[in-house]
Amino acid sequence: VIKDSGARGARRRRAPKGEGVKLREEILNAAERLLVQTGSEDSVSVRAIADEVGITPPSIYMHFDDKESLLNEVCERRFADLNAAFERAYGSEHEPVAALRALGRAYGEFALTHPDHYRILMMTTSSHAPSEYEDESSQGRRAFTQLVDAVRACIDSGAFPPSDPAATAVSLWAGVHGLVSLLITSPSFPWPASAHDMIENLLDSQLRGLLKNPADRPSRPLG
Amino acid sequence: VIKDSGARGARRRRAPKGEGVKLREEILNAAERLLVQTGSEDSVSVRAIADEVGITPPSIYMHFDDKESLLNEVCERRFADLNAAFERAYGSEHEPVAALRALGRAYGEFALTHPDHYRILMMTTSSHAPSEYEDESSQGRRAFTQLVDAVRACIDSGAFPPSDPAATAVSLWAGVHGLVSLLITSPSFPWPASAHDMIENLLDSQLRGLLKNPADRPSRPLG
DNA sequence: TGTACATCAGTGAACGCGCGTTCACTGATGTAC
DNA sequence: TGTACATCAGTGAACGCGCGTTCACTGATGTAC
Repeated sequence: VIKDSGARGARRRRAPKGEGVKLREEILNAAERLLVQTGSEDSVSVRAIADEVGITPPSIYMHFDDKESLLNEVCERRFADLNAAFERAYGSEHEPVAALRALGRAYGEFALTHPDHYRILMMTTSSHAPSEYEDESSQGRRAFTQLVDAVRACIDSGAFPPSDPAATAVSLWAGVHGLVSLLITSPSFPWPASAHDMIENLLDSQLRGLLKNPADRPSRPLG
Repeated sequence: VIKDSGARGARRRRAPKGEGVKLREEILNAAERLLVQTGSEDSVSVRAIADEVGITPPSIYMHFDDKESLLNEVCERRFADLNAAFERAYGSEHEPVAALRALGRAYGEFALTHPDHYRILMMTTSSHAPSEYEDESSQGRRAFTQLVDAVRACIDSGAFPPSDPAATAVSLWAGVHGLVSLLITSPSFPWPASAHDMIENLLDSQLRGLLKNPADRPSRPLG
C-alpha cells in the first residue's frame, strides 16, 4: 500500500524557530472550532483536535501540559470576549438604568451567539478552572464586577432604592442566565415568543421590580 | 485461586417467577444512587450500575433495551417528584400570588435538594428524551402547565395586569432556574447571601415587577 | 559559497483503560407426571 | 412424596472502540566553520 502524497498525507512543514506559537494558536482555534461544531466538550478529544489541525496527537503535548489546560485556555479566551462585549454595551448608554439594561442584552446576545461556549463556560462544573472565581483577576470575576458596578450606579443615581448591589446583580444575572440556558438546553420547548422578545420581556419585568418608582420606567407595551 | 463465598462472591439468588420487576426496580434505584453520588451522567456506566446492584452487566439488558432508555426512565421518575412537590406547594396557599410564590420556592427547593437530578433534567441537552416537551403528557410539560395556570390565576384575580401568561411564566421560570443552576454549577462563586435568601430576594423583585400595583405587595425588608 | 553538525518540532507506534453490547452458557426455580 | 424436565434470570468471556498519554525516533531548519 502506497500512501498518496496529496494534502492528506503530506507531512506538516516544521515550524521555523520562534514560530512555535503559531501552531499553539492553531491548536486553540481548532479546539474552539470543534467545540462549536460538536457542541459538547466530550467530543473534543485530543485526537480530534490534532486531526483538525493536521498534526498528530503527541504534537499537542509540545504546546500544552495536558488536555485540561488546553481547554482551560480556550475558555478564558471566550470570557475575555464577553468582557469586551460588556464594555461596548455599557459604554453605549449614559443613563444608568439604560446602561444596566444594555449589559443584560449584551449578555443574552453573547450567550445565544456562542451557545456552545456559553454552555461550557456557564453551564458545566468545569473541573478545568477550579479557581475561576477565586482568582480576583479572572475574566469571570471581572464580568461580574462590572455588573455590580452598573447596579451601584443605578442606586447612586436614585433610580433604585438602596440595597446590596451584589444581591441585586445576582438576581439580574440569574434571570438572563436562566432564560438563555433554558433556550440552549431545550430548543424544542414550545416557547411562547422569540428569544429576543423573551429577553426584553424579562428585562422589562425585572427592572420594573427593581425601580424605586416603577412609573418612571420607559414605557413598553406588555400585553 | 479460590473465590471466597462471602457476600461479594455470592451468586445472586435468581428471582422467582413474576419477581423480575423487583430487579428492574433495583437497577433504577442503583442508577439514581450513582447519579447522586457521582453527580455526573458520564460516570454512571452500565458496569457501575451492575456493580452497585450486585449483578453482572449483561443482566441489565434483560430489563432495559439499552443504557439510554434506562436513564430516560430515571429522569421521568424524578420529574414526577417535581410535579408532586408543585401540587403540595400550590395547594398550601389560597391567595393566587402567594400560591405562585410557593411554586417558585418549591421549584428552587427541589433543585437544591436534588442538584444532580436537576442538572440532568434541566441543565443538559438530554439526548435520551428528545421529545420530552413535544409529548403533551410528559411530566415536564405538566409542570410548566401548572406554572402557567398559576400565573393565569394571578391575572384573573386582578393582581397582575392582563398579559400572555405563558410569557410571564417563562420569565419566572428563567429567574429561579437561573439562580439555582448557577448555584449548582458554581458553588465556589462568592455569593452575597445564602441560597434561601437569594431565592426569596429574587422572587420579591420578580413578583413586584409583575404586580399591577406594587404597593399591594406583602412587605418584606430589602436593604 | 560549501559542508558538517546540533537542535528540536513533529511523528509513528504503542501503552493500558473503561466503555456499551453480544453471545453461548449455566443452573435454580417451578411444573408435569 | 419423588423424579424428569422445561424455563429463563443471570453469568462469564469476549467483541471492537476511542480515549489520554508515553516514548524513542526522524529529518528539516538554522548555525558554525
